[in-house]
Amino acid sequence: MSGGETQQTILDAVQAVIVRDGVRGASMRQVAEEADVSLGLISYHFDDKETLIVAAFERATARLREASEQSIEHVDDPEERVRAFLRSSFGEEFLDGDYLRLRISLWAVALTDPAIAAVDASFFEEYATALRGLITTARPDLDQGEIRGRSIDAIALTNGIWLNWARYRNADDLEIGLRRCEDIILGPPQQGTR
Amino acid sequence: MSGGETQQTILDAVQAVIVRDGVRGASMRQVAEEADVSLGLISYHFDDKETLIVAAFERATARLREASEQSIEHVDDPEERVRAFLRSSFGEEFLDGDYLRLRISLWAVALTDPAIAAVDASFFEEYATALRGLITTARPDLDQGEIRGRSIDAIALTNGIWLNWARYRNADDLEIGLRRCEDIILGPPQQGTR
DNA sequence: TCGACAACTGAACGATCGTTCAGTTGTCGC
DNA sequence: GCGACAACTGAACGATCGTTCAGTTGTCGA
Repeated sequence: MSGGETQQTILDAVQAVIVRDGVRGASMRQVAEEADVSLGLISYHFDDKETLIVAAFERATARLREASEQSIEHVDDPEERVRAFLRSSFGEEFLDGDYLRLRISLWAVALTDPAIAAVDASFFEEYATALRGLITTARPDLDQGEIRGRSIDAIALTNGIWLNWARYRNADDLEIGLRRCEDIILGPPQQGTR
Repeated sequence: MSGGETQQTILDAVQAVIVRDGVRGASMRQVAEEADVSLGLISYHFDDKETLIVAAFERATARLREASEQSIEHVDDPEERVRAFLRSSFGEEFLDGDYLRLRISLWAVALTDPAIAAVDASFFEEYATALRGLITTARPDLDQGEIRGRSIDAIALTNGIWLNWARYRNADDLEIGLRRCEDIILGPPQQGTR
């Protein structure tokens, strides 16, 4: 097998083990067994465990980034672009494949591991910037402060919906939440109930 | 020292270590050093590591539960009760004290540990039930389906705001998010932008 | 055919893990 | 003063961890 293929096989195994047993249970031996390779081969392809875990989270994040980019490629209507962008994170690939367990693990590890925090933060910044751009086009009447607030709230709600899905997998709650997300972004100014 | 006091000292140490190094770094020896007790004493008071971690998360969750209950004790106005309840999770105790790092670790561990998932789930159910009750009183015109949707969305947004706070600690974003939460719960029906 | 080299193996290493347990300390009632 | 008992200590255990490395396999170009 070529080196590149083997690396992907190993990263697949890392993801599978993290999803099943968490980062705590992701030992080099577990990964080797899951990937059906020898223990030494992992160290041959990756400098150490830290590098391996970071690479796995980076690849998982890249998949999400690509899905977001592709989702708006052939959509012209500005509001539809916002909706497509939001919903791209909730495609079958990311809901069925235990992908969110991986992301929640990432959030937790990022708290103590600077390298993984960087992976998380760079994606967050990129996602937020893209969302602000889409909102600006869809709702040119809003000022930048309002747009920033809406994008932050939408991302927060998105993460919360992810969390609830990982817990309970309730499709109705998911759809209601996504509608709410669209309303936050595209709806009228806040009511100011206070 | 009495047994009860020592147990609390040990649980304090567990929390401190998890906040600093994550659940991965929370070894019995680390906890013992942090609590300034011997290694054996931890096993004397707690059956095993699993029991210890669960007890720490249970106590942390209990603190949040108590704060939520107390927040509405002396508030009469129905809408103000909703606001107080929502904001009780964002008191100084929970924002300053690295408390949220603990909760995010809990979310991750709950994915693979049934006992901790039970701690998380029971609090979630309790919180959601209380919130639905408060919404019902504040907005008796809404039907149960709408109330359920609003409470789920509010909890999701709350968790997302927590996550963002743990990452960036931006007070403006926090306040904007909380206002949005209040709007979701107390505002007019959704616009239905689609 | 054969050297060169990337890909791969698995035993072995020291470190650290959770748990156990014989032994020590301190504090009571009697 | 003295047994009883809860509280506490730390050395020791086997298991598992990440990492290393001498050795094997397979595949090419010369």
